[in-house]
Amino acid sequence: MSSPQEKQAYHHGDLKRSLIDAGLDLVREVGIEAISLRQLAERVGVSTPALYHHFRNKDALLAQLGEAAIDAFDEAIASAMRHPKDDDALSAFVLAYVRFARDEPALYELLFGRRIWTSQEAADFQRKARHSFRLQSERLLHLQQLGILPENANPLRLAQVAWATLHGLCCMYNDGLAFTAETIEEIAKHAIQLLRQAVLGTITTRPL
Amino acid sequence: MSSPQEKQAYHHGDLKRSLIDAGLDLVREVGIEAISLRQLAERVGVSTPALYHHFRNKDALLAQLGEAAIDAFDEAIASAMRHPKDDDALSAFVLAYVRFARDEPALYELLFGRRIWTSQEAADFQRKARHSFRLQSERLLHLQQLGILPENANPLRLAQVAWATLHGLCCMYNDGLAFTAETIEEIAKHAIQLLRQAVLGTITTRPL
DNA sequence: GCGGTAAAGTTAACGCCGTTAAGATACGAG
DNA sequence: CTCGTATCTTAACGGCGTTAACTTTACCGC
Repeated sequence: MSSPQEKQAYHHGDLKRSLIDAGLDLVREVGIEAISLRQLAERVGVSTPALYHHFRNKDALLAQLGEAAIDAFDEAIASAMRHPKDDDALSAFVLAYVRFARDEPALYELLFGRRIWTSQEAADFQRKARHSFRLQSERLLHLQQLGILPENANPLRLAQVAWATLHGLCCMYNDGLAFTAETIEEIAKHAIQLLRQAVLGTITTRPL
Repeated sequence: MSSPQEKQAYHHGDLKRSLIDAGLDLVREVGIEAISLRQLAERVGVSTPALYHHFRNKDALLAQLGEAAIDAFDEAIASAMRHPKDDDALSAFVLAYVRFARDEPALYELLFGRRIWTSQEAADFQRKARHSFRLQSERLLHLQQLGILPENANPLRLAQVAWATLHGLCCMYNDGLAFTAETIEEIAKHAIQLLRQAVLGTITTRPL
């Protein structure tokens, strides 16, 4: 009576998976601020309280969406660094980062916004995110072979400043505070150049 | 019968002023996400719809709070640069910026967050904010006497990158993404140093 | 002084929201 | 076949922003 393609009354097969998929779509459409469990339930074709059999509350659902967003982010970065256009790994990373933020503003805000980082339901997300960030930075440091860094250039501090610059750029653009879709890439490149000059400037004997 | 100190039934004297004052307090307490017109009305001792005689809607109220927040921000920066501790104007500015963001996270988020910069009710706020930012940056450029900048260092781009770095740092800290209250100042100083080295690194003939 | 008018306040209500309680239904192990 | 459990339902609560309709107050020209 209940073939998998039927209207599957009552039981939904894999509601949790459907909710996460539809939730990602919905977040992309209306943003993380405006998403509502009622809209999501209606879109999936289920009553609102049904969600509570799969997520403790709204924050727990957002945390799961966040984990999916990490995967999308990692894939965007990895894909860009797999075929770097100008064999410059750092530039490839920065451009991929900025483009992800610009092209997926809702996912970016979900990933890096206050809600998920102050949520008590997002412990798993936070672990996964920190793990991803660590891998990214280690790969960057390795690719850059920053062993040639001058002794007074703390590589941790360098990475923190660089990341803050990228994040600030993306936030300011996504939040409508400054910049345009075109200039943001240019500014990001400028920031890279500045950091490079800063690092080089501390080297006493300068390689040509 | 209605001395100004009486219970002044019905008419409130200067409700708009009271709402803005109480609104700033409330934003500081619960954050810009959680503030509600009903709480605010109750705190001031008035019915909720009364607010609509003074503000078109919630966004318009937030915009007015934002204008007050600009004043607080400007004053914090100006005060720090009036008596710079180590006669280093740039460091004084950066420290004042970071400390304002850290000590008044709600006002900072109101000032620089997406809500007010994508609001249609905040045209006046946005004008005022842009004016303030322009003054700040002009004063900084003047104090720094960046006329000695090398020709390839675009001062606009330099300011944009520096601001993005500051904003990224503050966002990441305030949103719980990274850093601690103590390290954020240290990282900010590190960022200044990096920018200085970058600028100096582009000068062919280096002053001792 | 006085009456009309507009501003400033009220209560009641609508349609959202997240969340919970209580009941109905379907599946799976014995 | 039956019973338990996981899943989904409807109904409801309190809170939100906002609007409508009404009442009270203040002010201003006569």
